Amino acid sequence: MKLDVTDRKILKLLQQDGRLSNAEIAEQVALSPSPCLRRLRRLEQEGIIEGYQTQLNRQKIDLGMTVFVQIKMHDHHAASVKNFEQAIHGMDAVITASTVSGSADYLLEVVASDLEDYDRVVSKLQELKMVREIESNFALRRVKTAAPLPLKRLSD
Amino acid sequence: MKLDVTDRKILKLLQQDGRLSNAEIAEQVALSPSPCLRRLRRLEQEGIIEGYQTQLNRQKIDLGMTVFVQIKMHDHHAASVKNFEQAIHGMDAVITASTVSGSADYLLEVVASDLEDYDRVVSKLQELKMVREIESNFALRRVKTAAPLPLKRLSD
DNA sequence: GATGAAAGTTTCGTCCT
DNA sequence: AGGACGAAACTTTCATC
Repeated sequence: MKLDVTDRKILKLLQQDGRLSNAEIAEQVALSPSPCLRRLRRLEQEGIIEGYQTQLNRQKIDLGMTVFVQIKMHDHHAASVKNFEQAIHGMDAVITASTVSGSADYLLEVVASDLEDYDRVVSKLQELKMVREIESNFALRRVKTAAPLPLKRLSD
Repeated sequence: MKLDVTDRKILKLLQQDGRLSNAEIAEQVALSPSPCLRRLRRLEQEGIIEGYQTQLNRQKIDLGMTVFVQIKMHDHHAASVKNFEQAIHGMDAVITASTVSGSADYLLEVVASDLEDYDRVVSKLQELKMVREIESNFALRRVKTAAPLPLKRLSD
């Protein structure tokens, strides 16, 4: 599915402010509200827009600690993978998780209030039998946070 | 600043859908629109809500490749740190960056269309004189993506 | 794609409890 | 604090060009 310059402008604006009204978007992309809304709905229906989210300040909701956790598994049998990923989905302190290339199998991003809180998360991970090794890398300072995805400027 | 149960309900709802209208939020937290809007504005003004964002499908905007990049620096002099972080801010393929504990100094999340595109990013990083070592870990599959932050259920 | 009209919502200030 | 009212703005659909 193709995105023209106007679509990309709309997406760029919405990444910066997900609550922009259609009227405001229309004005900024130099369209009248009707066609602008048609584009917006199309972007939503095609799944290009997956959803709208609210960014919270982690410090202020007492989740000031972010830890990147590398997990190595004992094996990669289907059952182990399934059980591990199920466990991950059930742990709400784990906010992102990916399988990765390299020496680790999974990279998780975990939030916690403090070390004690974090320790509880690690303990849960250690209890999982398919987990062989856990390495915790604490985020000391966030240099860049949730920057917008760069939309290519080319090709109409 | 204290968050009561209603505040947390509002934040939970808004994390799930950042475009909820005040009227909809009010209904779901069993408040009338007026006090609900007052709470929302307070959450925004106190900085607990940092902003509203739109989630895009990376595949569909041709950014299907995500790479976690660990960077080791030659030194940690103020000038090196400043220049490096400035460079990071200027690279829009780098969507998140943190300093981390452990053997690496920085952990970056980089998006790209494909390997060729990613290679351009790495080349730019390699050109930075304060960078000593770069390790790329490719995200093979995302198991959990941008899950909402877990708000404690306790303490009114 | 633009425009305009009309009905329904939403926001937000004000006033009341 | 929460709730109610009202004015202005916004959304959305529809018909039309």
